[in-house]
Amino acid sequence: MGPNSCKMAAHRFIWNSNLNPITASLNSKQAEAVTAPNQHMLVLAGAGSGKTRVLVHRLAWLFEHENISPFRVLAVTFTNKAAGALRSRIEDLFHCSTQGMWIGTFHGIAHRLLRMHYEQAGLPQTFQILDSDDQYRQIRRVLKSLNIDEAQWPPKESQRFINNQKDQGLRPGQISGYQDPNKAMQVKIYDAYERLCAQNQVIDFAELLLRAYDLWHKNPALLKEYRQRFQHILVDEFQDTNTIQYAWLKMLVDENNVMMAVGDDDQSIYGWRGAQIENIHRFQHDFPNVKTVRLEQNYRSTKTILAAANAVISHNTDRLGKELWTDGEAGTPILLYAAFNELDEARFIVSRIQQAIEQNYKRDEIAILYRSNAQSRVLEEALIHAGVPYRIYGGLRFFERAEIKIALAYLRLLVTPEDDPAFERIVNVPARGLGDKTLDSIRELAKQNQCPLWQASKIMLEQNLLPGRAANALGLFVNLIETMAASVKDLPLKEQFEQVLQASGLIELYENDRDEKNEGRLENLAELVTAASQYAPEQLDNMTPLSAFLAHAVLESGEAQAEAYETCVQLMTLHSSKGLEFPLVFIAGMEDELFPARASMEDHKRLEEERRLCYVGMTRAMRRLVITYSEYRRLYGENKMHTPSRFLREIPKTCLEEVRMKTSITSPVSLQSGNERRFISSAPGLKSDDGVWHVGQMVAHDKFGEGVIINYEGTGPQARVQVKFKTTGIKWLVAAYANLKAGA
DNA sequence: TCAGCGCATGTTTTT
DNA sequence: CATGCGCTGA
Repeated sequence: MGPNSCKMAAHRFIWNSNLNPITASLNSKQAEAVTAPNQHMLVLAGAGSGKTRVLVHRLAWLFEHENISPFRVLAVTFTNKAAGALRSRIEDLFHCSTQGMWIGTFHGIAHRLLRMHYEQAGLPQTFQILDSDDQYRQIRRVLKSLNIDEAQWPPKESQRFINNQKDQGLRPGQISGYQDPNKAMQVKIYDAYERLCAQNQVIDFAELLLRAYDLWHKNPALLKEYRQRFQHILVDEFQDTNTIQYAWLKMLVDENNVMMAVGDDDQSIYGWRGAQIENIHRFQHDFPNVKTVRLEQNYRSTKTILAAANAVISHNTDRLGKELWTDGEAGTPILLYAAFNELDEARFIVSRIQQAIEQNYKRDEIAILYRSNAQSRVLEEALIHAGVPYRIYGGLRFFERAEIKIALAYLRLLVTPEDDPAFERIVNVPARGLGDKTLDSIRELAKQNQCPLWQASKIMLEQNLLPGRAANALGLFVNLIETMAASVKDLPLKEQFEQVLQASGLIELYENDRDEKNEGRLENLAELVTAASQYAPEQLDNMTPLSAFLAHAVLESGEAQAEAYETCVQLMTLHSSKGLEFPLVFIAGMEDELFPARASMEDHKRLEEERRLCYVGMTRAMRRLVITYSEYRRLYGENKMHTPSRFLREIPKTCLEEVRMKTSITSPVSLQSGNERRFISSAPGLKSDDGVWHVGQMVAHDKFGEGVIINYEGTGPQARVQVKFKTTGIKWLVAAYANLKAGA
C-alpha cells in the first residue's frame, strides 16, 4: 500500500453528503438494490447492467448510511480478478486501503479461515495447498501404491470423482452406492487419497472449501462469532456456486445478518464443474423474505445485439425471467458469414479486423471468441500471416511453469518436509543419483510405515537400508534441505529465494547449457525472486511470510500471459470472455457439434448451458458483432461437412446481415429451411479465363482427374487454386495454366 | 537419461 | 490431424 493508504476505520467512510455520489449515478433499479433495507436480496444482474457498480455502491451505502464497519462485511467472488476489481473500486471511491477487509474468493476466504483456526480445523500449522497438477500426481501415486492399473482406472476420472464428491460435501464414508463396483473403487481411491494427503499435510482446492465448512459445522462457538461479525454478506456470480459453497454461505447466515446474492441465471456456464444454477432458486426459498431486484438496463450493447441475444436466450426454459434493454442506438446488423472452410473463415475474420483497424478501432477493442481452444490455431496463423498482433487468453500461467513449480517445491519442502508432492518433484532435480530404484524403495518404506517420504528417507539413512552410493546421494539431499531450512529461516523473503535457488543447484542446472529454453527458465526464476521481493502479505494469519507466499502462488496464480506491451487483438474461448466487453466481437465456428459442442447436444440441460454460453458471447459485443460458420471444417483429422449452429436460427433475421467476400459469386444463402436444406456457400471466388472459380467447386483436370477447390491464393493471372483431387491428392495449381474444367 | 516411437485421445476452467 | 503421453532402447 502506498503512503496515502490509511488504516481502515469506519469514520473514514463518511461521505460528503452534499454530493451523495452513492445513488446519484445509478438508475432506479440499481439504486433500489443499493439502498435496500436490511433484508436478504437477490439481484439478477443481466450482462452489462452495472453489477460491479451495484456491489461497490452497496458497500458504500452500508458503510455510510447503515453505519456498518468495513470489517463486518464479507464479500465473496469466484476469481481473484473479480475480488481485485472490487477492492480497487472501493479504494478509488474511498481513497483508502481495503486491507483487512473480508473481500476475496471462496477459496481465498476459506484459506484465511483455515490458517486462523488451523487447530480447530484439524490441520497442521504449515499445511500446503495442492493445485490440480499436484493433485493429479498425488492421485497417480495413490493408484500406484494400491496396485491399480491406470489404464483401467484413469487418474483423471478419479480426480473428477474426488472433486465432485468434495464439491457436494461428501467424505468417503458418506458416499452410498457401494453395490456399483466402479463407484466402490473410486471411493476406495478417494479414501486412500485422503489419508495420504493428511499424512502429507497437504489439502487440495476442494478441500479448502469442505474444511472451511467443517470448521464452522464442528465448532458452533466459532460459527457464532462469525455470524455476529459479518452483518452483511455479498456474493458475486451466485449462479456459479456449488453445493458446498452454498451450504457454507447458508450456515453463516442466521436471523441477525443478511445476504445479498448477485448473479444471472442466464450466464451460468459452469454447470459442468459443479455450479448449481438451482442455488438461485434455492436461495429464494431457503432464506426468508428475499427481495428480488432485476437489473435489465444494459449499458454495453446496441439494440440490435441485445434483441438477438434476448431472442436466443428466450429459447431456454426455467429462466427466472429477464430481458435486457437499452436506451442506446440501434446499431448495425450482426454480420453473418458462411465460410467454405476454416481457412476461409480465418481469412475473412482477419480481413474484417484489418478493415476495422483502418476505421480506427484499436486492436485491443477487438476480440475473437470460439468454443474450443483447438480453433485458435488457424486464426492465429491467419493473424500472423497478416501481421496483426494478437494475444491468446489461457494457457500456462507463471506459477504453473515447470521451473517455477520446482523452485517452489524446494521452498515448500523447507516449510513442510512431509509434503510428498513437493518431495517427488525435486528429489532428483537437478539429477543427484536418486533414480527410480532408490525412490521406489523409499516409497515402499513410506507405504509400510504410513509415513511421508521425508521420514522414510531418514529411516532409510538411519538404518542403513540403502546401498552405499544411493545412501550417500539421499544423505546429501536430506542434508541439503535441512541446511537450507536452517540457514534461510530468518532471512527476508527475497534472500530466501535467492539462496535456495543457488544452493539447490537449480540455477547451475540451467546455466550449464544455456540454450534458449534454459535462458527463458533462468529469466522466469529471476522473475520469481522479484515476485518474492515485492510480495507484501495482507495479513499473515499464523503464517510466515514464506508460507504466505507459497499459498499466494497456488491460490492466485495470476494471468496466463504477461501483460501485453503492444495492443493486441484478443483471442479467447467463449467461457473466458465472461465478464469482458469489446467494441467489436467475432464469434467463430458457429456450427452444430462445435457450438453447441457435440457432447452437449443430446442432453437438454447441457444444450441450454451451451445456449447461455452463446448468450454470454453475444453480449460481450458493444458496437459490432460478427458471426461466422464454416461449411467444411477439419475436425479430428477429417474434413467434414458441418451444419450451421442451431442457435443461428434463433437469431431474428432482421438482426442479421449475411456477407460475402467482394470477389465472390453470389449464391442464395438461407437459414430458414430445415435440416434437409444444404447451405450454399457464398465463398470467395476468383476470375480465370474460363470464368469464375470458387472454393467448393467441383473441377476436372486432364492429368489429376476430378476434384474440389478447397483454397485459393492471389488474383488475376497469378491466382492459384488448391484442389483436392479424388484420387491424386491435394495440389496447388496456377489457375491460368491448369486448364481446369468445371466438374459435376 | 533422453530421444524417438506408437498409441489413444479429442469441450469449456478457476481455485 | 496433431498433440501428449507412456514406454522402450541405447
